[in-house]
Amino acid sequence: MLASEVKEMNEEVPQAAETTTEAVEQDLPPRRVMANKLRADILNGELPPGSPLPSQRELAEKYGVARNTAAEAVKILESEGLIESRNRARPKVRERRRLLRLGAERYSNRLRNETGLSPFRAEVEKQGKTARVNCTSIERVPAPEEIAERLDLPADDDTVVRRENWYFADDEPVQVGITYIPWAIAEGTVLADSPNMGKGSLYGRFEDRGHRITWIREEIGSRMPTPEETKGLAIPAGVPVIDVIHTGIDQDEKPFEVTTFTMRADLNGLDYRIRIED
Amino acid sequence: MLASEVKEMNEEVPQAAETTTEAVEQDLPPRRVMANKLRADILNGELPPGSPLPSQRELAEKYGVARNTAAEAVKILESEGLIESRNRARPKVRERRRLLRLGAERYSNRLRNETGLSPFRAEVEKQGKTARVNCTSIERVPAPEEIAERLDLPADDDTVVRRENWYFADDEPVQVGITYIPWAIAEGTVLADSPNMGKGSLYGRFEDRGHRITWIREEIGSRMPTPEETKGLAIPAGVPVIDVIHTGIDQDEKPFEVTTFTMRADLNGLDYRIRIED
DNA sequence: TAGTGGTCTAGACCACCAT
DNA sequence: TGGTGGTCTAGACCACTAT
Repeated sequence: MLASEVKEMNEEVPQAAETTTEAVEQDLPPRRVMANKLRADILNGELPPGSPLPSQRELAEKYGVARNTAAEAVKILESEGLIESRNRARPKVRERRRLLRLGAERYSNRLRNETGLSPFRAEVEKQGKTARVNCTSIERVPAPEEIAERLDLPADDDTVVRRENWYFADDEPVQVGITYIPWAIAEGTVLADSPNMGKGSLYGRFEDRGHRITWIREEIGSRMPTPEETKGLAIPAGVPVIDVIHTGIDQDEKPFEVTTFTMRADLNGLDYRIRIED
Repeated sequence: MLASEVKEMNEEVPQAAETTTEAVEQDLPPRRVMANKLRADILNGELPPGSPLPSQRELAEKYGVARNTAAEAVKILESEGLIESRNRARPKVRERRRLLRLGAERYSNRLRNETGLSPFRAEVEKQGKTARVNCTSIERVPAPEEIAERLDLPADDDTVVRRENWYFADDEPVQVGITYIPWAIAEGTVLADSPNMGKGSLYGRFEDRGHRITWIREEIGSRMPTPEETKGLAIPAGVPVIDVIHTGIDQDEKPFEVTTFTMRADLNGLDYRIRIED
């Protein structure tokens, strides 16, 4: 049997999504046809979340292709984030996970002082999960360029404290945050050397130094994870990360802290309520 | 030559990224080793953006593997978003694209009235690009559940106007927005049937009906695109989409409009400046 | 221990891109 | 038109999962 070569996805552009399920299998190569069929089965509930896919050998026979080809079909669905293959076990339809919805209120001064909880902890516990934060390193380093810019550091003194934090929900790693603090602010405080921030957490200490969080800027992007992130956050195939560059700005419009977050997109989301200024 | 089987990425969990470039090629399967080497070459500038990769046949020979295996190595990089293969041409190292940074100011009432520009148009032109928005459909439909919730619609009247808009920058499709407007608000206005919104754009018309945008809620997530989105937005492999559910809320705390955006993550980002309430 | 997914090989045909 | 990427086949070995 010969390989029937095809045009693939080279059509024009716009127009809405079609979810017709059938009639999609025109001239597509076998693995696409197979992927389409499986995808349809998943979306219409034939293969509910958690259920295992047919084995590659079964699929291969059913469609009259080599097992190799069946494996490729499965890989397509994996790259779309629809299924999950742990190690060498039978791939399963991915369960819909509940998201952590991180909002700006988590920086609220009042909330912080009332609950004493860190922003992350407050959010996770609201979801009935157990939060854990691991501070894995505290270093004094020159600020990376994109950090120095946002902190508005003088060119002749770009020393910052770099604090790396790993965030867990129910012992599953969900995000990493790297906080950069100008040396001038951190010097001589727990910010510079202790993982333990004390009452009111990080922002409590900034307040001690005269910086009350008044504005935040959050720059958000998304991309596929690097191999290191894949490993570190145990990110399944087909799941992107959300990048946030967070800048804390005080009552005098001065930035005093930048934190970059990298979060698994299947476990995290953002939720802002913003007042529109006239 | 035999396939040397390996543990792959099954190590433990946390710890920071290592970017050592070398010594990564312990016991990894060939395609991983090849992918690692190519990735390193890309990241260290040996293979600058825009430059073509070696051919699969060259790679296969160089590493003493079947061409098939070389192809798989290349696919790994593609799925990481590092390279781009247009059709059957030689894959190239992906160029860093400049992002559109969409912020909340784009809803500013003052800005809108001064420039007369729609939020998207204002942002794109700020970047020196040409904006185009295509309204591809206007329909009267029952609201999907997640929309009805956010619009706080009564159960017995969930009719909304659904407006689908495609957004282009320099003739490249960059996002799709689907706006839902309660029928009670849209009825008898251009909102219900005309692609042309007139002066002050969409939000101008809402103001005519007594709804002044005062708050917005933006719920943000990210995921891999569906095949339809891949086609419609011409999304390259290895590029996720950013999902935004935007809710417009008026001076009386009433939601009057929900728009879902789906944007290419390599061309779009979000940038919020938010006042922290006490 | 049987069966599964992960991976590799060697050879092949095709449509397309660049020359 | 030659070389490239895209795709498929048929057979193979392995480590691991599930039973």
